[in-house]
Amino acid sequence: MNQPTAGFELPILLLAGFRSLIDDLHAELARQGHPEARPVHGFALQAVAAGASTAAELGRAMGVSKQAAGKTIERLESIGYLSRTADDADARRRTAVLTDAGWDMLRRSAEVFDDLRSRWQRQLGGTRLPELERSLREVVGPAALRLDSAGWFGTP
Amino acid sequence: MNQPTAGFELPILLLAGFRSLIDDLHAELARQGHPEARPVHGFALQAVAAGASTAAELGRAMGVSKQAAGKTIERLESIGYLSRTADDADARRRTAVLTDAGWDMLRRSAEVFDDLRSRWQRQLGGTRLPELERSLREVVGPAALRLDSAGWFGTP
DNA sequence: TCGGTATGGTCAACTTGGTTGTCCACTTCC
DNA sequence: GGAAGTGGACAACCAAGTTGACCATACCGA
Repeated sequence: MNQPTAGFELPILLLAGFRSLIDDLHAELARQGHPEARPVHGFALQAVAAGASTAAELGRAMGVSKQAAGKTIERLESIGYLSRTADDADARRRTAVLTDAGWDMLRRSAEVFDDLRSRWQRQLGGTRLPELERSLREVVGPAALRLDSAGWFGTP
Repeated sequence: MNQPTAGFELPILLLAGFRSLIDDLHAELARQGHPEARPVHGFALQAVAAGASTAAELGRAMGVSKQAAGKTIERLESIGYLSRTADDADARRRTAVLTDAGWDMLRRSAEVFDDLRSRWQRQLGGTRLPELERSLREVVGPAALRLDSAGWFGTP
């Protein structure tokens, strides 16, 4: 019981926590009319909403190639979360904007995440959750809020 | 500053923490002679070492289909981390065992994770890291130590 | 003991998300 | 006005996942 915690537990706990949130989110989103939503879509949509409205910009924001970002945008367009229009000022650009369904998905995601956080808060009690968040913020640094961690599990 | 922490920060922080550990691990593994290692390989290898020595067993352990597990085993075999032999008692089975390189990779991974945990410990000070671990253990439940969270980012 | 069922492994076809490399159209800047 | 940079797209490929089908073997019960 008092043996030192093994280092390999830490990544497993972090992943398990992340995954539990994401799984619960998508189960709830499916229930609320977004069965097509995938984790990577939420991240990308968030980035587009935050201003990364072209494939090249989205690629930079998510740390992937512009081609990969272009594919993701295509996919989000085909699901109906994004639509693209020509740019008057720059004929090369095709500007992506969120559709109503896109905004709805993002708004519901935020609500569900708030609910899930409340559940953790209730479960842990006191100030343990804010302390957990503060510790994580401290070790991951200010780069944490970047969204460039979406789909990188297999490749370099 | 005192506004309530938004729920969507929590998954981002957890993912950022996980990713920072995994990125650092693989940078160090590459330096120590394992440039081919991928995150998913470590998980699979760990599962094989823990007794999931056939494709079907590995599939169950990692929560993927036996076909996917079979492909992973093939991949690990081609890199040189696993080798497969016939099973005397059951002619259907092809039992996978870790090669020396496989054990080396696993051992080094454990060491690097220990180092990384020490770095976090130093950075946070006091009992904040054990508290973080305890909180996570509490919210994710006993299922946490299962390895079935490897490569599920895009698909249902 | 034998026949039905369960299990392990593999093949094939497909999907998703990623990669490079190439190319063209358009902007920007000197 | 031309060189350099940027946005987008196409092609070919890779890794890991999925289902479905199939075969060989093992297990078990009437």
